[in-house]
Amino acid sequence: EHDKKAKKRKHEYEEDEEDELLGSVFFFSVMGCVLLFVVFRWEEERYTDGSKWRFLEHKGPVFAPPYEPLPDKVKFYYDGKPMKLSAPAEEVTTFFSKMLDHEYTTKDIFRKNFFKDWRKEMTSEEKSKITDLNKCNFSEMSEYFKTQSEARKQMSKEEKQKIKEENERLLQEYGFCIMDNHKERIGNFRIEPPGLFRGRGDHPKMGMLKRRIRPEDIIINCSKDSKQPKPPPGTKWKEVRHDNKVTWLASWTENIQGSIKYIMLNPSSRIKGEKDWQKYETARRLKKCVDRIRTQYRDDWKSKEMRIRQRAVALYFIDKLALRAGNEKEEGETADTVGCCSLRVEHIKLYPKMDDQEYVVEFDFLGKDSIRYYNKIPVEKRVFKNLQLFLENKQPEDDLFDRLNTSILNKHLQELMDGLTAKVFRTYNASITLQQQLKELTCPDDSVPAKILSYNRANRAVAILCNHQRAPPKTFEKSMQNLQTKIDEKQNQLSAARKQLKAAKADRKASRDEKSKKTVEVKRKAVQRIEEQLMKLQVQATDREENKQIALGTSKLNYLDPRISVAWCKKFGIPIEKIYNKTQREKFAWAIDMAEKDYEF
DNA sequence: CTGCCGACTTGTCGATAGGGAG
DNA sequence: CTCCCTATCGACAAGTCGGCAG
Repeated sequence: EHDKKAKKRKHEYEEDEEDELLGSVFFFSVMGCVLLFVVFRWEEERYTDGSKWRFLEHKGPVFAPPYEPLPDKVKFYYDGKPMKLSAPAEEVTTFFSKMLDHEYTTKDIFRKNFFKDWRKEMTSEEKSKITDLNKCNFSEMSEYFKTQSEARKQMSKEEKQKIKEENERLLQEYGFCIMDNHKERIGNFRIEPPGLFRGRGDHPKMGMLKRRIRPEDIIINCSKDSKQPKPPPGTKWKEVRHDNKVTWLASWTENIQGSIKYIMLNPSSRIKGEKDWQKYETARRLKKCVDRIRTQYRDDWKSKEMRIRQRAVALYFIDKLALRAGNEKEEGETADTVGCCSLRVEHIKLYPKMDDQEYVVEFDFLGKDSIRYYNKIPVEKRVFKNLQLFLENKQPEDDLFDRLNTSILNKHLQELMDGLTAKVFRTYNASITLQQQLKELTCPDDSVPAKILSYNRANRAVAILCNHQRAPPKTFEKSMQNLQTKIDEKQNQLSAARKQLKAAKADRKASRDEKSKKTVEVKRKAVQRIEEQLMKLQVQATDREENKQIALGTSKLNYLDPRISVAWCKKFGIPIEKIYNKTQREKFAWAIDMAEKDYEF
């Protein structure tokens, strides 16, 4: 009954945006029996007026511990002479000295930004004395921190246990909130401590001081009828508001980019889970009309209007290559990275012929997080001709799509399908690829580890599509070697076990007694077990090798409809724990509950 | 239309907990 | 039980996208 109910509700969710309201527990009386229905959270009411909750209560954020001045024996030297710094100036030097081992502290921009911000924290006296970063010697401080972290590692079990308990206490007190009728885990209830901003890639602001956040910087969001969080003694919140049109519990403005940071709920929460579900439903709606959209953009390649041609070619890239939309960015504020709409002439090369292929486009640019996207793909002639046209009379630093931006593109997409935006294509193509690859790669007769290898390969296909690369782990070669050693050992074990089996068989032939018969059985089992272990190790080695430069996590967490994986597990009898770890199972609880083995994305 | 803001998702990476081998 | 190693998790950065004012 419950399944039926769940399916019905699923149906309603997918087909009908106007949903009736339900409570969390139902009582039905059938033939004198009282039946109780527990309704899962993701099947509960959703608000239709844009509000996200009715009741919200929490304890506010946890602040970074205050600065502890260095012991007097640890000295900072300027121009070879020891110098005692004021606490604010000293704190900033500790950030720098902790980073001394990193290459980026040698970079000009980093040093320049750091020095500029450091000087702002100095007293006027310090300011007039300290004028050259190169004359600063932080090595004693650096040594001190290294010793400290060594000491932390050497702490006794009891001390470590104490710290753990304290963390647990903090988690219990501040890590949860009540939203509507549920206790929910908060994602990041700790305020980021001050430090030096690093940024990714070639960031113009690297080295700047990320300042300490105080209660006076924090806006609290909770419901009027809740017990409001108390600021630390002697302080005040910047503001307490009661805005139930948003999901965050607290926010503050960060000083590097001037952007707002939020405290929000954990992915396991109702509010995040529902949104996630919705995202995949939008992608599934795209599945239904993607053919039509593809026909249309191919048609648009022939348009009389330049802007339409550009739009159509960009959309083709977004669809075929799973590129990101590519918003414009303020120059000099962030690293120079691009997405589809912000591609520049210098980022592509056209080859009318390359090897045995025609109309090849070579992409080479830095995308999100300054991860390089490099790809050579043959495109259709019409796309190629259009690209040549777009490139005419342009400089390398000019925009490839000068008549297009993400806002124009998304407005167009919105007209093609309700809720359609550029990023939906990434979700759609990722999920459909997983489903199709799983179909292709899974052999029903394979062992469980072999099936999991197939799953990872399907996952890998998606990660490659989305360009989720990673730097090979520093210990990669070594751990590969270790694994190989293990495999070799297993192989030796196996041949030894086989020899023993053979001997046992011979013995049985000779003596024909019960005992020798038993020995044969035991030895046979041993061989079998070792064979299995060997196979497992070999599969593991293959998997790891293929995964060297590819990160599976991001696509698994953000792009793959979890119901595909759940259905696959059910279909092939794979325990879900083999695919999703604990955190992931919590995040995807909605999918685990609702997907059957015949689920189709 | 443009720039900016606000909210929310997506992304990488390093620290570390805890599981398994010896 | 200890040590080693890796999977996991949190930190925090960097995207997307919609809305609004001028």
